Amino acid sequence: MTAESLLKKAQQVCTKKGARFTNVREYVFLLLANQKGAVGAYDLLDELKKRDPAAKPATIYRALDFLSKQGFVHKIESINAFIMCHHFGECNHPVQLLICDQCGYVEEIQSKNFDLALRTMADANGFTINHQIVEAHGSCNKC
Amino acid sequence: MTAESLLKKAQQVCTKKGARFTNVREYVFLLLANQKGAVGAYDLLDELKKRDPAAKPATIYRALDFLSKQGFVHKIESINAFIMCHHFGECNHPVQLLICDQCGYVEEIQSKNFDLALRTMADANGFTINHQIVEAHGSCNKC
DNA sequence: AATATCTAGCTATGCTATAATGATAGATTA
DNA sequence: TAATCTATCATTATAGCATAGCTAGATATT
Repeated sequence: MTAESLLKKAQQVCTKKGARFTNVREYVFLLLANQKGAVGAYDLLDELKKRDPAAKPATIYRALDFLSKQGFVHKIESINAFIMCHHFGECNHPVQLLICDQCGYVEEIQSKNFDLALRTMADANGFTINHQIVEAHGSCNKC
Repeated sequence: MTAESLLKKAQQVCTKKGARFTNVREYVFLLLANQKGAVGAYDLLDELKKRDPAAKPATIYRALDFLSKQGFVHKIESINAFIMCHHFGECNHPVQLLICDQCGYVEEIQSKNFDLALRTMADANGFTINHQIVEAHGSCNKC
């Protein structure tokens, strides 16, 4: 999926929901879409500054907030980085991430069963889950 | 399990492994053992400073590194906090955490099945897992 | 005792993220 | 059109989290 086609899809989603896909948001979206792996907020900021030298941390974080809320982007808690979701709109299950610590490649999985297993386990312990983080670190095929 | 008995157990583990359970490490261990929920590194630092006013961030982080390596403590990636493990030594499976966002209570689960499910899924994607983070946020029984 | 290794002290710095306030632009309504 | 409302964005400052690099001292090993 190219960055351009992802962008189009995102634009459609926003139009449908009445969400405002502003310049900054689009630009940060494209920065993320053109990255292979995960990126830190301040790396994104550096990129953004090339176009808009006045950009500040808040600029990026606001954009990332928006993109996360739309489901376009996932935050990876264990490495404080962000990554484009290539399946937004198709499926809303919580996500499991496989992170290669050698090359930085991140594989995104959406397993309904896995989600269910976690919920069941939580339920057995009297917990109700709002949000879940599943991040597995290791080595990918190539590494 | 009281803080004292946890400490004794930890001392035994260290003796067995030939790991040096120094003053600072013991003290930070006790600080964590006396906490109900998770604590931030800088909160621990404030506590440590009461005994040792010269303590610095590195002091805490080095102690936490040690305690983590021994399996005495878990880091909660999604909230940048640390929590005592009450089962160290008994069982070495990766851990799943249920975190109540209302009261801060954290339930630690060690499900072999869950671990296996994740590994199987990773394997199917050509990944080998070294370390896994499973953190579910929500509400506990009481909240 | 000599050596190697681990631990700790110390300073500095870097990275991540949010708070608070005010300005601006676009949509809505009278 | 004008008034108003709301979301977005700019700007500054600060909070919070974590590590690097160097030195000195303590402990274990030979």
